[in-house]
Formats: sequence, C-alpha cells, structure tokens
Amino acid sequence: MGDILVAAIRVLGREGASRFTTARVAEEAGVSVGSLYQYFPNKEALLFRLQADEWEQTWGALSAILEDSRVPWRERLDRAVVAFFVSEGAEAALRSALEEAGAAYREAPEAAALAERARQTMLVFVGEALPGATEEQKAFAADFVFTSMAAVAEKVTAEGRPAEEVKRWGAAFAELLRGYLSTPSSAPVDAGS
Amino acid sequence: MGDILVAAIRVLGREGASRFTTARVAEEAGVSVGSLYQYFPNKEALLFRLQADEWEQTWGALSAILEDSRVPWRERLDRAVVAFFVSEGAEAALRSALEEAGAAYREAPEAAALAERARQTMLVFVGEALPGATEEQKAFAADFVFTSMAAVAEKVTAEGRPAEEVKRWGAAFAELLRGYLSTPSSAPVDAGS
Amino acid sequence: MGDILVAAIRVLGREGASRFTTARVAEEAGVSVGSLYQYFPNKEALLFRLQADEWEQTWGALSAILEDSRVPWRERLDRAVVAFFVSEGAEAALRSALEEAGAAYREAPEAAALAERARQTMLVFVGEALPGATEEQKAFAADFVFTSMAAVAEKVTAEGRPAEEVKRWGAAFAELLRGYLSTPSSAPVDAGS
Amino acid sequence: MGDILVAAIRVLGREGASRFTTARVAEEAGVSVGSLYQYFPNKEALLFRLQADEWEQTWGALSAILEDSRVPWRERLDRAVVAFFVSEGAEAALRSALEEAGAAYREAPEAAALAERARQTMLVFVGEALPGATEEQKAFAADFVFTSMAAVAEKVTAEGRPAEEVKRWGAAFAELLRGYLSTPSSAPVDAGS
DNA sequence: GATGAATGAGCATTCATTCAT
DNA sequence: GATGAATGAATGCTCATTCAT
Repeated sequence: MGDILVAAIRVLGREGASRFTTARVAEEAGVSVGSLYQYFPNKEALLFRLQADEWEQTWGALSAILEDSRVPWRERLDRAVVAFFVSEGAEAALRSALEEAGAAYREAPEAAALAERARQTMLVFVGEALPGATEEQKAFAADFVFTSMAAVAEKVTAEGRPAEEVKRWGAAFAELLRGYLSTPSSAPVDAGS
Repeated sequence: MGDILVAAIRVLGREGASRFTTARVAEEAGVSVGSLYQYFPNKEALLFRLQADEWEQTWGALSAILEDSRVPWRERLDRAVVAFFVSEGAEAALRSALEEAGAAYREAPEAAALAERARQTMLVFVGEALPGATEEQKAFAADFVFTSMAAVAEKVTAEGRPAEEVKRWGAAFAELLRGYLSTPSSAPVDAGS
Repeated sequence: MGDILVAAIRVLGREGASRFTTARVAEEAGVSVGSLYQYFPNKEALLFRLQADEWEQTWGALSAILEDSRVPWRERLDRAVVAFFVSEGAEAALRSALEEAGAAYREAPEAAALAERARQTMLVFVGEALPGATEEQKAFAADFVFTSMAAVAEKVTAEGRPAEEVKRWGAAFAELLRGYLSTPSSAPVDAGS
Repeated sequence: MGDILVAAIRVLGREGASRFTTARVAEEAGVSVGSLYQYFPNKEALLFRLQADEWEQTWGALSAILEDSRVPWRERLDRAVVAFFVSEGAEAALRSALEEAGAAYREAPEAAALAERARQTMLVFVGEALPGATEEQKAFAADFVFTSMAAVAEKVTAEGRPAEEVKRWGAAFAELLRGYLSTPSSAPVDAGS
C-alpha cells in the first residue's frame, strides 16, 4: 500500500493530473489494478489520501513551531511562516497536481477536522500576539493570518520560483504579518461595517 | 464566435469543468462542432481565450485606478485592492472552473504579455509610494504587492465567502499593503541578496 | 441504425445475453462503439428498443385478429391463440435473451401504454364472449385469458419445442380458453374470495 | 456449507442478481472466498444448488398431494394447483433472482432427473383422471397440465401480485384444468397430427 | 463556410478464480 | 482445511477531433 502511494506520487509528478490514471499508478507500483482497488475504494480515495498525508506533514511542522511558547511570538511567526513557505515549496508539484486532479478534499470530514485543528492553533497563537483583542477580532485575525499565508505560499511556490526566492518571500510575508499583528489598530474588524 | 464564447462561459458555469465538452459548448451556442473548430483549433484554445478575456477585464479596471495620479497613492491602493477583490469575487465561479479545466494559461506568450503590462503598471505605482527605493527594491515590492494581492483574493473568493466578507478582506489586505509600502524600512529587499 | 438493431439481434442470438456487449454489437454492425452511442444513449435503451419492436409486432397481429368482429368469437380466439403461440415461437430466442438481459422493460411508460392497449382489446373481446358478465368479471377474465396465454406460450416456446408442437399447444390452449369462456359458470370470480 | 447456502439466498434476496458475487456471499456467510470455492467449484454451481433445493421442496409438497389416492382426483387437483401457486408465490423473489442470475439449470442432468420424476407423478395422476385415454394422450395431458400450471404460476407470482390474488388465480386455473381433464373430448391429441 | 456522423483510444471499476501461506 | 491478497480480462461509456458532403 505504501508502494502504491509512492507510485501515485511519482505518476502525478511525472505525468500530471490529467494522465493520473489508476492503470498507470498500478503499473508504476508493479501491481495489478485489482490490487490497487483492494486498498483504495476508488481513484478519488487515493488522491484524497495523498492530500491528507501532505497536509498532516505540513501542518505538523507548523504547529510545533507556533505552539512553542518559550520563544517570543514574533520569532515564532517568522520561523513558522518561512517554514511553511519552504515546506510548500518542497511539495509544490504534488500539491498543484493534486489540486488539478480535484480531489474533493475540502468537503470531507477528515479535512474539516484538520482545518479545525489548524484554526485552533492559530487562534491560540494570535491570542498571544493580541492579548487585548476581542474574541471576534482574534477570530478574524487568525483566519486572516492563516488564509493569506497559505494563499501566498501556494501561489509563489506554484509558480515554480527557486527555493531561495521562496524563502525570501516567506521572510517578507512574515514581516508583513508581524506588522499586522503589532499595530495597535491592527484589528481590522473595528473598521468593519 | 462571440456566441461561442458566451456559450462556453454558460456551459462552464452550469455544468462545471468536467462536463465542459466541445459538443456541449457547440450545442449551447447553436452551432455545429465543426464550426466551433473553425474558430478555435482545439478545446484548450477556447479555454485559453476565456481566461485571457477575464484577465483583460479584471486588470483593465485595476490599472485605471492605479494610474490615476490625481488621487493620493494610499487611496488608490485602497480602491484598487478592494476593486480587485470584488471583481475576483464576481468571477470566482468562472475562474475556478477555468482553473479546474486546466487552461495552461501561464505558459503562453499572450499571458506573458498581459502579465508584463500588469507588472509595469504596478512598478510605476510602487515608484510613487517608494520614491527613494532602488530599482531592485521597487521591482520586488511591485511583484510582492501584485502577487500576494492576487493570491489572497483568489483564495478568499474561491472559498465562496459572501460578497460582504470579501469586501472586508479586501479592505484588510489593502491596509496591510499600505502599511507595507509606508514603513520607512518597508523595502524588505534590503536584507535581500 | 437499422444495421445496429439487426446486429444486436444477431449478437443476442448468437452469443447469448451475458455476452451481449456494446462492443460486440458495434463490431457486428461494422461501426464503432462511438457510433452506437450516437443512436442509443446506453445499452439498456438498445435492448429496450429490441423488446418494444418485438412486442409491437406480436401484439399487432394478435389484436387484428381479435378485433375482427365479422368472425365468431370462438373462431377468433382459436386463431389468435394459435397465432400468438406461433409468433412467440418464431422469436423465442430473442425473447429469452432479452429476458435474461433484463431490459427493465416492464416499468417503462412506453411498455405500460402497449400493455394498456392490449388490455383494452382483450376486454372488448371478452365482453363479446361473456355478454352477461359484470365488469369485474370481465376484467378478471380478460386478465386471466391474456396472462395465462402469454405465460404458457412463453414457457412452451422457450423450451425450444418444434414448431409443430408449439402449434398443437396453441390449439390445445385455445380449446381450454374456449371452454373457460363458454361455461355459464365461467366467470371464476363468482367463486372468488 | 449450509451457512453458505443460507448466505447466498440472503444476498440474492437483498442485493439482487447483478450484485450476487462470490465475495459478497462469502462475507455474508462469514467465511473466506477460498472456503466457498472448496464447497462449490464455481459460482454457477452455487446458483444451481439453490435452484435444485427450491425445486425439490416445491415439487415434494406437490407430489405428496397428487399421490394421495384416497382423495378424489378433482379435489387433489384443486389442492395441488393452489398449493403450487402459493408455494411459487412464497419463493417468487428467489426464483426470479435465480432466473435473472441465469443458473443454466434446465440443461443439467440433475434437473432432468427431477423433471422426469415430476413427469411420472403427473402421468400417474392423469391416468386416474383419464382412464380411457391412450398412452399418448395421457402423456400429452400430463405434460400440458404440468407445464401450463407451472407457466401460469410463475408468471402470476413473478408479477408480484398479492397472496390473496395468487390464491384466486390458483383456484381459477385449477378449475380450468379440471374442466380440461373432465371433458370427454378432452384429449386434445385426437386432433393432433 | 458549415455540418454532424464517425472514430477509437482511453478510463474507472468489477469480479470470478487462483494459490502461496 | 482455511485464508484473502493478487490477478487482469472485460465492461459500459465519453469525448476531442476529423472529414466527406
């Protein structure tokens, strides 16, 4: 089964999403299609698994950094953002192929659970940076930080920029977020309707 | 040919990317498949054209705002970013369908030309905000502002959030960028290279 | 399209229902699978069409006989039953293959319409044979005559008996039904419940 | 092995013929596929066995009634026919599933043996009802009675009619056959050949 | 220039059967 | 005797593209 996952990643990377077929994966893994279907009920489940593994890995590293309260939050932010950009960079090919393949990942309960965990971690972290903010402000800030970081990291890495540049973007974006979380007026909600 | 493009947008919106077929587009347009192929050499070219039109439109509005030098740059930035978010929100469905359909847009020369024009506009704009920066710093800032804005707008609108919220995100992100372009130390590049 | 129907009948007859595949039909017809699917939306529709054609033909002959009021009803009954047995005998192979293939024919509206027409014809006919019967008795008799005739004809012809014997069975069954419709006490309903 | 047969009946009833697979039967029985194949050489043999069991049971009850010479034949006929209809009604689901599954029952020697036994019983019975008939006439009558009864019972029960109605049909058909066996001219063969 | 019938490779999935453990 | 992973041929169906009319 591990063989199949490895083969799937290889096929996805080598052939692209539109040529990612069960037959090709099976052949790459050196097993029959039938065997593939003994481990995964359908093609989507396989894609799904790939996606989940990638998420788990990326987010695991990130939360370890964010939760380490011995380190000042600004430093943690810097490190986490850069780590995230780098990690996304490393798996950009798989990720974009996965996206193209359209694994209907986002709607699955497993995905929701992971996202919820991420939200919580981010919320706690933001709470440390904005001790005086209301709950609503914190919630928005957490969402904002997480979503924009993910968006930019995805975009930058998807464009195939060199690792060096990705790192620099991470640093720049971390600085941006640091500023955002540092400004007294930082809670953008107060301007909200 | 305009009919075909309109039909294509309708089919993409109504049926989704995986059911976007030449036969369906032709039928929706009220022409034969053969005719469709007289205007577009293949399916991808049609998709491509849809994408290009969308770009042109979005970017046209944006550059009009950014280039209007009678308005202070901060205000222009605010307006442009919010306008961009709103515009992306309006076409989120088409955009995500297009993405899913995999119009390999980025690599085409036509796309490169459009992007270059956008880069230039942004560069001029950034020049007004950071008069003292070096060319390299300006280049990075322009790229950074443009890319991150696009990334976040895409992500936020793709998630199907309500128009109200999209607007709020636009405002929040504009504020972020304003801060970025206002800080004396704002040129993150100084650490660069 | 006629070619495809002919080919389908041949494949069904030669290979049996379990080997009746779209690919084989297309090959037998000398066209591509794609073409087959241009005429029939799916395999079932093809089977369905075969079935409908057969029904139409069989029942057309039958009702012509039954409705010819110039002929005494007993004679009409004899002729109709024998004709039905013979007709069923001629198409036994197709019919049993069709049945095995499970064309979900019975539930379709088109089938219901045909059956209703058959029921009406039979009802009128029975009315002539049992002028004094109540409506309910007539309804039961019509159903009984039609259903049992069809059941026996199907079974006998499905067993592959020679044409000669099938004819003899038809005559015997006609006699049976004649007796049934002639007996004063013939309306079995009176014994009902 | 009994477990497997029970499981097979359950799967056939619950899932229908097209989802009747060896894997599902094995799982339902709580054994491995391998074990299933130790008892039955292939899927068809399993189906076959199901069919044979059903036959044995149905026909057993029937012959017991027909052979009980203490009862007048007319009464025996009534009872047997009604019992047959009722029995067929009870197992209509299994029977039609079996048929759909295509157990090629009729051609097997085991089936022939059962059918022969049935024929004999029927022949003896008919001999009592038509003492003066020739052997040939008796043979035809036995075949006719048995086959038509089976045909009608199958058809009526397969249509899913309510038990009450099935019983009524049984009674009606018994009356028909009684009439057939009572008429002096009843031996339809005399017109034969 | 327009038409649309024809093509056929390609895909996801199923399932009876085998055989090494 | 039991297990169940492995097999791979087979199936129904789709769709971009071509080309004779």
